[in-house]
Amino acid sequence: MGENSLNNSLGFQLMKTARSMKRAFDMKSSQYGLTSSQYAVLARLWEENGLSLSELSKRLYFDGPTITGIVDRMERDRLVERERDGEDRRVIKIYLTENGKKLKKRLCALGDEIDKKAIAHFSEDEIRGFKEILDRIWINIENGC
Amino acid sequence: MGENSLNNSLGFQLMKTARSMKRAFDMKSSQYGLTSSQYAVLARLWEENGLSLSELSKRLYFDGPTITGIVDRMERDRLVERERDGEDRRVIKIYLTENGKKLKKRLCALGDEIDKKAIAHFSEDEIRGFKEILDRIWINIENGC
DNA sequence: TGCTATTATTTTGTACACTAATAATATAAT
DNA sequence: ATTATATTATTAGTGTACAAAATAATAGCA
Repeated sequence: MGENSLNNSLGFQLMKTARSMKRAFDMKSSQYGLTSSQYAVLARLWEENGLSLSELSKRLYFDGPTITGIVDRMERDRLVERERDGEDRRVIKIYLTENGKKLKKRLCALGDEIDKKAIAHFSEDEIRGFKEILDRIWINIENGC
Repeated sequence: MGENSLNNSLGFQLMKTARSMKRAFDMKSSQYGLTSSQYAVLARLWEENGLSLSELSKRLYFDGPTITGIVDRMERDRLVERERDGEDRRVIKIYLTENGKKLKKRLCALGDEIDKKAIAHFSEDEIRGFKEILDRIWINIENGC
């Protein structure tokens, strides 16, 4: 619309900032040999070990092929293991290895560190309000107007 | 930190919502044969035709190799053309083709449509405040605390 | 002039992310 | 029970993104 359309575009601004945080996390997490997406999978499994691929997909909002690829690389790096379900042979459940379990403390600390840096000098109200709007935008896009 | 670490993680929430908007844009823009990233390049060139690759990179916050790849595909699809600069032969400037110019109206309208859907039922104050915080987060991450 | 440093772009290699198509299994309808 | 439908996971193909290294052109200096 205006002169500066791209810098006024919400989608562009959002992606720019999200990528910036992702990059910051990835730079630090590479010392542990994993990425922000792999961290997301680990974080879910720390809360509930043995989720299936489709459950991970639903809860992380990654699509099927993306999860397959991420878990492929995590299995290669001995962070998780695939195991076929006995009740429903279509389902593959993902379990943490000892290696994957051990990383919990350090990676949670890293996630907190990046988040804290992002919201430095913000009031509690600002943060709460921001997260709430973020969620409402997501709902608006996913569920139509 | 808490029980639900991932859903409280700002970085994760931000990426989830940004991806959602990007996906919404890409689904619609595919009918014109281009992606949200290619749209970003076009949008910049509509404002200032003949920017160099490094200028595009700086203004779009994409790194060098990313811009090279995007422009490669756009050149293949006859949306832009590369032309080496006469003054400094290291520099490559990017110019819109007639085809690339023609798409302006429809793609700007599409960008506006997605943005409007995202902020449906929001007050002006909410939107202004949200964009301001988004910008401050970016500054916090890029410039350190 | 010749050497060195800098800048611009590309190449290489890895990791997402999405669409479309496929294979295997499970469930429902007839 | 058999056919039709739905679900789960994978594969193939395209397009970002990023880091690190390579290449090319220019600029600055001894």
